[in-house]
Amino acid sequence: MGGRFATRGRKVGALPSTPRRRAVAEALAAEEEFLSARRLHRRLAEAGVNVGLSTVYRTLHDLVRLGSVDLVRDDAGERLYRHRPANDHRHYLMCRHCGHSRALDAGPVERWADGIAARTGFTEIRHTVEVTGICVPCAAPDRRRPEDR
Amino acid sequence: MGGRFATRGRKVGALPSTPRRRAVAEALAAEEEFLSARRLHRRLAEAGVNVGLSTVYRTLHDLVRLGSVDLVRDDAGERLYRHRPANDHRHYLMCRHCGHSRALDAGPVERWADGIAARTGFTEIRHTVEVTGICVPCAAPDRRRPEDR
DNA sequence: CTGGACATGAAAATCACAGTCATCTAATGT
DNA sequence: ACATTAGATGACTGTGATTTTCATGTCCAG
Repeated sequence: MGGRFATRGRKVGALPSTPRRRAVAEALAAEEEFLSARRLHRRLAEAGVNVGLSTVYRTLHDLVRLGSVDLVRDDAGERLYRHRPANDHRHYLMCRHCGHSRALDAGPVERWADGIAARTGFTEIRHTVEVTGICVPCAAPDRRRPEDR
Repeated sequence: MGGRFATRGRKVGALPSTPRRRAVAEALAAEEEFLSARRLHRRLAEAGVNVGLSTVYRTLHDLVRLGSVDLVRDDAGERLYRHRPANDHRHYLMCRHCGHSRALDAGPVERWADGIAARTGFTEIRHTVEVTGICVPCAAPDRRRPEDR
């Protein structure tokens, strides 16, 4: 399956536009929260899209490299992916219980990070900031959101 | 091997002082850089200390929980450990090439993170900040430090 | 139609790390 | 001293996510 898609409008910095890759990218874009590759794969299967796990991983990997998807790790080190909205937020506050996330204004952090190169001589500075907590609904003893893992 | 060490001066927040655990802790403390559990295990073996990988993992796990060791993840998600010096710095700038690291003054980040709970309603806020780059020696085309992985 | 260039997915391989459990050790009671 | 015993140890096995392999399918150009 699949074919010589590379010649079909592949631009530098773009994903080879095959039906499955598009399906993966769209399924992720349709989600609000961070998803594991496995979970995304399940969603696709449930939606009737038959895609191999390998392809999901490959596509996510590419999407991250292209910068259109954000990658964080949960406590266990598992990778969670989320489509990056247009307004290029890069830092989120994520609930450790239900996975719900919201963007953070990371202005102070960005400014701090930007100054590091100048202060240390290091080059090609990259930074990741991960903030987690327990969201309000999950903190309530009742009405816990399902984890549907 | 090992014995009833628990009664031998175990205080709350201290590691059971067995020879092997001490060996692990000391081997890590002797290192400047972040090390993977595997690598630390190899160092110990090379030094003639025969410790099982399980014990290395267990000890590192405990040390992290006790707060005397810092834990970060490399690009591949592998856990890297480093003895935390007395002056309780929690954020480092690590070289992606050689692993060399230096502490950062993360004051601005800490203050920013501290305010998040109040601003969002989330509880039990935790944050990790990882900053990487290429250090000055590694940026020079010659004289690259060995990676010895 | 044919060949080349990928894409694909099932299965197998990796890999770090977490459990298991029989065994061993040293502190303690006698 | 010696038996007792809580707890440490490590070879081995389990686990679960991610990656690689490889045989096969598909599309496009010539």
